[in-house]
Amino acid sequence: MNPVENRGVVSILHDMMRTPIREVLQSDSPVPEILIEGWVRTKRDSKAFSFIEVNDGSCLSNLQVVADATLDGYAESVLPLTTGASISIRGKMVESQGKGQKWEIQALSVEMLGAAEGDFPLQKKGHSMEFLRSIAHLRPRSNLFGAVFRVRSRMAYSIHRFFQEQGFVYVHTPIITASDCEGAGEMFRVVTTDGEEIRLGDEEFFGKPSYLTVSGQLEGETFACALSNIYTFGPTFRAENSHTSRHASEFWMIEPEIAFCDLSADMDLAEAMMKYLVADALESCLEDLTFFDKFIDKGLISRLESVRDRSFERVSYTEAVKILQASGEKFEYPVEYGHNLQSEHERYLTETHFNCPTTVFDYPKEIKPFYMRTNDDGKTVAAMDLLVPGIGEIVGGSQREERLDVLRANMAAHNLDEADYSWYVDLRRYGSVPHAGFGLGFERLLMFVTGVANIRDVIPFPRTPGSAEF
RNA sequence: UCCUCUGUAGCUCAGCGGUAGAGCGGGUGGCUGUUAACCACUAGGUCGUUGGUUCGAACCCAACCGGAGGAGCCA
Repeated sequence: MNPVENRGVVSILHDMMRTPIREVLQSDSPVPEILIEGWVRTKRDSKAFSFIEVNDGSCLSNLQVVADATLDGYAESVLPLTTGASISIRGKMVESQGKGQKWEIQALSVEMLGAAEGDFPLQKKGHSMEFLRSIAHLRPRSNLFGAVFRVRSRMAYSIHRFFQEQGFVYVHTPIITASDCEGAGEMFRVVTTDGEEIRLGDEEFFGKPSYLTVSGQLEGETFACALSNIYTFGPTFRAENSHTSRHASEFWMIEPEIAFCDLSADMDLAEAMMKYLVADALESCLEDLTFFDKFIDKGLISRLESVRDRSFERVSYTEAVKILQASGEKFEYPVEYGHNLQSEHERYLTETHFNCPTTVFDYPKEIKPFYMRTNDDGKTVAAMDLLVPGIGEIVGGSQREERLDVLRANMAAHNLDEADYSWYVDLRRYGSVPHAGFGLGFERLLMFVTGVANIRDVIPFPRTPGSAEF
């Protein structure tokens, strides 16, 4: 037996110490003796025994422990247990006599590891999302947030698996950057301090102004022009003063970059990736998704199934404008060629007209950044946005301008100083190739997969304007 | 940055000019193979802050502070 292949972390832990509740509940036969450790979700006492609901975060379900009043230490270790306390239970797993669960633990010993004081804020009943955000250090102990962060972990793994299976190389693009403008929004400045004094100018740590990255794309392109297919997956930062449920100042982004690739293949990849991730969530996180479907977003699972099974729609920006203008719909903002699609327009396309994820491509040149490839019509660029119902834009990508002269002209048109991008221009001077890529907002993917409506509730410790708690 | 809504017990909320309420959670006791358990008792609040109107303000008005939703920008 190959120890690496056949012994995951879970079974190593199993041998050494506790059994995760996830494994316990999957058992198909009773177990004579087992060690369970976790946190008390609720306890119901009677004269002769107590029922303790234990959760260890390994899955959504709790494990019911029956502790007889005759147990050694019952008065010290069982009676004082309140919601939130941590405990260690040795016992035997037997078929439950009650309804509601297949297995339960008949405790042989119970040890309270840490009591929870009486003001433990999490209860069994409904809390508002706003309150839970204010206790971000404790909210992972709730059903909802436990589920969200298990799905987050799985989706991160699944993203790596997708790209690795496709032969992509994972590249760590820098988090601190000195490119003074990447065209993707307001940036956070990186400075050093001496007490209160901020060091600028000659004292600047890097010798010039530096910032937190807003995108790893440009650096990613340099690696694609060497390793062919690469992806990045890391944190990005935007200092935009946005107050919406879809924006955070710190968020994670996945940015593949593919050499020898055009926009059409780029769109194929984005759609295949979405389907792969949704299919994996449905397969690997079904218990958690079922919980979201029931309590957060009714219809979530059938919507995800249709994303997995049905093909996406694809329309050019020009066609999309025609569809919107012909819709007879009363929009707050008029639909006009040459303007960005508004949220309401995107919603109409994905939620009413097509009722499925939709990729819009070939946008007018004027509303897109300098690095996007100019199409033969001279008016549009090879850009694409993948829009999904309920969220809007989840993926934004393009074929990059690989022609040196056209790129230079575009940079001039955007008032960019070529000297700041000499390394980027070099890619077009030495063995330039057609290439394309896109960015996927990881939190937006999670909102889509979980049905959670606010980006602050799919990232462990959200950073938004005016708020960087914890 | 703009527009809208909101702030009462630890939590979720009711009260909307006349002596601060409920449910949950906490504590105490009881009862039951219980499972958002149940029953009884109990503790817990300068009604976001400041100012104003009024005989009287949680309630009406203003400003400020916090929270949320939407727009723009984007991922």
